[in-house]
Amino acid sequence: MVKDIQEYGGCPVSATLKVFGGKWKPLILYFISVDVNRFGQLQRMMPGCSKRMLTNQLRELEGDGLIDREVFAEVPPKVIYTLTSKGESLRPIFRELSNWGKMNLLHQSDKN
Amino acid sequence: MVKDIQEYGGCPVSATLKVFGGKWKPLILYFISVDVNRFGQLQRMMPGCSKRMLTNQLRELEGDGLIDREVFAEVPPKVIYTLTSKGESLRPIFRELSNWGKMNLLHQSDKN
DNA sequence: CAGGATCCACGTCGATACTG
DNA sequence: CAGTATCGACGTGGATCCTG
Repeated sequence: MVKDIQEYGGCPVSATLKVFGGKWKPLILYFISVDVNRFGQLQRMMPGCSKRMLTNQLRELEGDGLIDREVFAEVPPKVIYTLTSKGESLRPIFRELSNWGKMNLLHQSDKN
Repeated sequence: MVKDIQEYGGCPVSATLKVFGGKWKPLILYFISVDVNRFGQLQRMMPGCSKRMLTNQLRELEGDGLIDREVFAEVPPKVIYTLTSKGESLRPIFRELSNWGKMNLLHQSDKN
């Protein structure tokens, strides 16, 4: 979790990437944004992500204020994850990253 | 280095982040973009990055087509790194990431 | 259901020494 | 100057078992 932007040599790009980068956070944010918002659901969508990993990543996203965690006092337990407005504000960035990836990584079976 | 976008569950966002994310790549790309383009210079700008790391990251960036590596047959050896057009095309993304970071990470000394 | 706790295998990375 | 090679410490993360 990001506490101080100075941690990254004062580079706001690195700091931002730290907040939602990594192997799972983009996917988690995407799924939550389309209302796949329960722990078990998320786990099923990302079989390669262990429970431990998923928990950690969710905690970090929560700590960085990108998602909310709402606990319902029921049996069995129920937890709902939703994007905060800060999380929502990443959407344009995601869109650009996605476009760039499709343009530059998908359509290049000729290279290499 | 990224060879297949499918490696990331088909998520173009993750794939793109893989290409220029991490602790050093954004900084390296930034410095190269402002003509800090020699190995030794880069090293001096990022004292926390070991030679081994710097070499690896430069090779990956080169392999992913974001930078060019030009070798001059001189003594002492001289190598110049420059952004490719593909590397240049990341600029708008960088700008947005930077803005987001400044807005959401820098101006929040109140939060924890 | 949604995790927490523990253990340990694995990969990553820094430090050091060496080279064209 | 711009790297490469090797070694070993360290952290990350999977597997497994346990809990409210």
